[in-house]
Amino acid sequence: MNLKEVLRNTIKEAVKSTYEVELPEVEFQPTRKDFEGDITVVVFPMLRYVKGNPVQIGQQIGTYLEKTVDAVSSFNVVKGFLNIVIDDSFYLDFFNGIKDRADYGYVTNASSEAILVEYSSPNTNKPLHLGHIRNILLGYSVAEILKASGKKVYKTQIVNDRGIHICKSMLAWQRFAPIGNDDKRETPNTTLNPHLTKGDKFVGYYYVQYNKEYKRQLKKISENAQIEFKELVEEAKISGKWDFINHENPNLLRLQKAFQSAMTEYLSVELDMNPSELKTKDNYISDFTLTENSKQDQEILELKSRFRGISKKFNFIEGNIKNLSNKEEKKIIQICLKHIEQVVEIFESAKEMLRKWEAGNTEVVALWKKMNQWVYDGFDVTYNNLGVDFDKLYYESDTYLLGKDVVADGLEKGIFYKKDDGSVWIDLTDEGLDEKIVLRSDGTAVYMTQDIGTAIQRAKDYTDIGGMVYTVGNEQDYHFKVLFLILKKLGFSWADSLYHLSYGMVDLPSGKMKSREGTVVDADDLMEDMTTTAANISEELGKLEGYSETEKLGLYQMIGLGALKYYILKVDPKKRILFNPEESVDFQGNTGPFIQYTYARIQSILRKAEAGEQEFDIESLKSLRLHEKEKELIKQLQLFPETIQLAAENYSPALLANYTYDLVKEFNSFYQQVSILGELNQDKKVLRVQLSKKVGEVVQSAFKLLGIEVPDRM
RNA sequence: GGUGGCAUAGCUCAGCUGGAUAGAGCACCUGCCUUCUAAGCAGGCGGUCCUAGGUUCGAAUCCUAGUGCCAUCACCA
Repeated sequence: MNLKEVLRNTIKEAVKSTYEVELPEVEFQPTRKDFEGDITVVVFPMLRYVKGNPVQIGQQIGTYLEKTVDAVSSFNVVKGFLNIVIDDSFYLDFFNGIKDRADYGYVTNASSEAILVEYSSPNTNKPLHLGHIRNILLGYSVAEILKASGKKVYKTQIVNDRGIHICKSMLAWQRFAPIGNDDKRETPNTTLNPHLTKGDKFVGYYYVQYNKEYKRQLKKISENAQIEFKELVEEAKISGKWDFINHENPNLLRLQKAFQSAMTEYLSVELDMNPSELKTKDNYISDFTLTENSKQDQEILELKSRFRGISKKFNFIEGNIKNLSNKEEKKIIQICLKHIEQVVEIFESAKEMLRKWEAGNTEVVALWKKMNQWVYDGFDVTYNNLGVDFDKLYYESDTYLLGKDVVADGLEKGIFYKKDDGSVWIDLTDEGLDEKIVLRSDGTAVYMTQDIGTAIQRAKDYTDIGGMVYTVGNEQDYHFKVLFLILKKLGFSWADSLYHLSYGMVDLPSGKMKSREGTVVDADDLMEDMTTTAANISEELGKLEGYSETEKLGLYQMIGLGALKYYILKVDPKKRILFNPEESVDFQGNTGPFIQYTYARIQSILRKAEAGEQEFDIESLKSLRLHEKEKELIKQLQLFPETIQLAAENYSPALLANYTYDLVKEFNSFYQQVSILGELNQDKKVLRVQLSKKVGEVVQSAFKLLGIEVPDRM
């Protein structure tokens, strides 16, 4: 039984004996620094059950505790706060009990039910960036924390290896990759571009090439269309016939069609009508037939003119969408872009390639395998540098067809329903959500179908699964709400323990990161920058004499990564992070390197301490007073196990990061105010050495859960 | 427009289930390396906890309304 429980029971006893009432709960808090004491009991909540003066009640309880509980040495009451002073011997006993436990804080007997933690889950058409880094660090850390809290954990990801995105890279490579002396197109191994030898960078480069070509074609269509339009006008002037609405110019037709469908989409969203409904309004196509008396017709007219006005701004030149301040303009231009994409040749070709892939075309599949493998080789390097791993990988190409049977099954059970066009939906309006599609009318799977299938597959693969954690950005909150509800309705036992580890976006000062617009912070580059910064600072301080160059490099990486990881993990997951690459991550104050530094300091002391300084005589120490800083340190150490549990319950590495910072801050204060090796009393000296050692161990344990290593020197 | 999230010092963030005078770091100012690593320590400056109501012994924390920012509401993934 820990001290809090003893106190709680005794306080209830005290109240019962003096006031004859049963207290349901006792509220504790750490005593504030400006009052004497270690633990404070708040008397106010008791007033609901005990009538009287809070100060008097506090006095009575305090007296009772002082008499009954050995660990309580004295107390004082300020207003409604009963401050209890705990005897030094209690802290000494406590420390003596944990000092040799290497796994202090961890719960080691794993529960029988396992939790599966999914994180990273990238697309395979481009390299990892800062956004992925947050995802990966969070997922990895939460997995480690859950493990330490006594859960069995499987780490996994689902690799998004199929779809139009990878086909775009494949197509661009086929078209644009230079051919070498061996008569073959360049590969990451043969490329002459030093930036592309890493496979994911290589494939990402061709994704960019695709987009360049796409924009080129778009621009050309636009220019041609303008010329052709002028020609039509000239012709009309001569012939006098202005009805070229019905011309047959293919370029113009394609564009018109695209804008027309863009407008339809815009109107249907704005008016909350579905497109077919909109089309049945016979007045939809031409303004002339609108009645103008109907309110809705007027609204349509207004929206149409707004759409036309804004879509004129669409100039096809390198998307500056993000610079548009007007929300509506941005929306309309985006819809236009989406529809116009459909009429560009290279997009058609990419879609064709995807069709071939789905049909199992051997050539396409071989290319797909080859390019994905390049990406995986590249990802492995990044994962390795980040120091994270996975127990099992799932590939979307294996799982995207899963789930259809489940949908069919659910349809039979009446959980889903079929619309006239054959698409399958679930009605979640009772839960306050909308209707959601789970199968397209052509019978193909949507994202949701696949996620249902994958979840079930995982539960089959790991029969001991009791829950799953999905590390995915908060932009998908709605998706997971729906997914979990569906799985619950399907009646799976583990469906109650699904958790969406939803985190805020990483924003740059310039706004959101967009890979298509090239405003991303590359993961590899970032790690390298951090290492360089660490190296510069280290060299300036020059404390590493005797280290070889490789040792130094390893240390710089450790510190640079420590800075980056801590910087990201110390923030509450659900909050967004503003990352300013210009100002780079700090190495002082509440940072990873500061904590690593303290660890190195401790190791330095331990190296200097003599071999015999392992055991102290606890009884003789009890006759001496603990230094205030020693006591504070022990108190902070005491919190470690519950902090791990709290971090696990909340899926929040930030709680652990902040705990570690507090511990280390307390230690540095102790270190600078109290002499450790210079202490004359042998027992005290050993106690301080042991205390330092334990702090070092806890720092190391805590940082391990954050995926951060600690150095012996720095 | 509907739904969800966020809003705390100039900046970046803590603040556990409501508790004492709201805390750190960075930046700025003042001290401290002849003794265990100064990536440190000690101190100073800095607050309308977005706004307005409410709940109660007590609200940064809970409730309601409003404001601002972000996300989401596709037979996209």
